[in-house]
Amino acid sequence: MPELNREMLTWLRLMRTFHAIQRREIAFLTERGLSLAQFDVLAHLSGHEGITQQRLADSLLVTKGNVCHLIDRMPAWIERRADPTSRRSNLLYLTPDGKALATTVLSAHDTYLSDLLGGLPDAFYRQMSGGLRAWERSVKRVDISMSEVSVAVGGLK
Amino acid sequence: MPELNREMLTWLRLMRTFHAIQRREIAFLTERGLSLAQFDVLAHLSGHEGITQQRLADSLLVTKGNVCHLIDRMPAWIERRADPTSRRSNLLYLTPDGKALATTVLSAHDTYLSDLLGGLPDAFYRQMSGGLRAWERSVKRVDISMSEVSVAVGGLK
DNA sequence: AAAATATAGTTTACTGATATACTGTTTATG
DNA sequence: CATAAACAGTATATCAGTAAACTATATTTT
Repeated sequence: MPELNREMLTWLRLMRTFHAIQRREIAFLTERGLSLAQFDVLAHLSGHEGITQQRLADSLLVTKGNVCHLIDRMPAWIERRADPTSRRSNLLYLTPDGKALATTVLSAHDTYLSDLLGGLPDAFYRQMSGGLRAWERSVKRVDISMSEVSVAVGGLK
Repeated sequence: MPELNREMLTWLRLMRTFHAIQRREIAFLTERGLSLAQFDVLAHLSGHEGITQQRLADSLLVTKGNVCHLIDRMPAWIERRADPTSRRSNLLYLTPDGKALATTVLSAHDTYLSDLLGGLPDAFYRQMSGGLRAWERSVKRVDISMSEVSVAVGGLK
C-alpha cells in the first residue's frame, strides 16, 4: 500500500493546489479565445519583441518544434521577420492585432489572477514563497539528467 | 508591464517547484519504461482492481476517452473483463505481469519521491501543507464553471 | 410495452508537447 | 580554404489529453 508520509502528503497538496489554480486560469483564457500556450507566447513576446523562436522556446521551457507549430497557428497575432544578422533565425513580432490583444488580455489576466490568488495575509505569501524556494533548491540536488540516480535509488541493493 | 505582486510571485514559485519535482518524477518513470499517465493507471488499479473504465477516469480526473486509449496501449499489464452485472461496462484487472510491474515500480517510485522531497525539517512540511490547503480553499471560492467571472473581471466597467 | 433518456465505452478530430530526422546557415578547425 | 560541427527552423511521428459524435446497453417515463 502507498506510504503517505509527510513529504508525499505535502506533494499531493502542492499538486492539487497547482491544478486548482491552473484549471481556473485556463478557464479564464478559454473564455477569451486563448489557450494557455498561446497566452504564454503572447505574454512573453509582448515583453520581448524581436527575439528568435529558439529563445522563445528556451524562455517557455518548451522545444523549438513546439514553438514553430504554435507560431504557425497564430498568424493574425505574430509575425516572423528576417533577422538582419543571420539568415537562419527568425525574429518574432506582434502584429497590431496581436499587440492589442496582448494588452487587454494581459491586464485582465493579471487582475483575475491577483484576485484569485490574493486575499490572504501578507505573511502568508512571504512564508509560502520562502518555503517553496527552499523545497525547490533541495529538490534540485538531484540532477535531471540522472543515470546514477536510477541505479542508486531504483536499483539493486 | 507585468505586475509582480506578492500573489503572482508566490504562484510563479509554486509553478517552478511543481515542474522541478514533476520533471524528475517523469524522468524516473521514463527510465523504467513508463509514462506518468501509465504509472497513474497502474498505481490506481493496483489498489482498486475490478473498477470500470469510467470510474478510473473519474479517479484520475481525465476523460473516459483518454482512459480507453491509454488502456488500449497497455495490453500486457491490463485486462478488460466482462462485468457480470452490466454488459455495457468493462472491469479492469492487472495481468500477472502488470501486478509484478506495479509492485516493483510503485515501491521504487515511493522511495525515490520520498528521498527527493524529504530532508527538510518536519515543521516545514506541516507548515507547507497547511499553507497550501488554505490557499487552495481560498482559490476554490471561485467556481470553475464561471460565466459571471468573465463579466465581472474581464468586463466592461 | 414503447419511447425517451442516460450511461459506458469507442472513435475521431483537434491541441500541445516531445523527440528525431532533415534543411539550410554559420562557425570552428585541420 | 575545405570540411566538420553546431545551430535555427521545419517536418514527422508519437504520446497525452479534450470534446464531440457514435454504438450499444440500461433505465425512466409515459
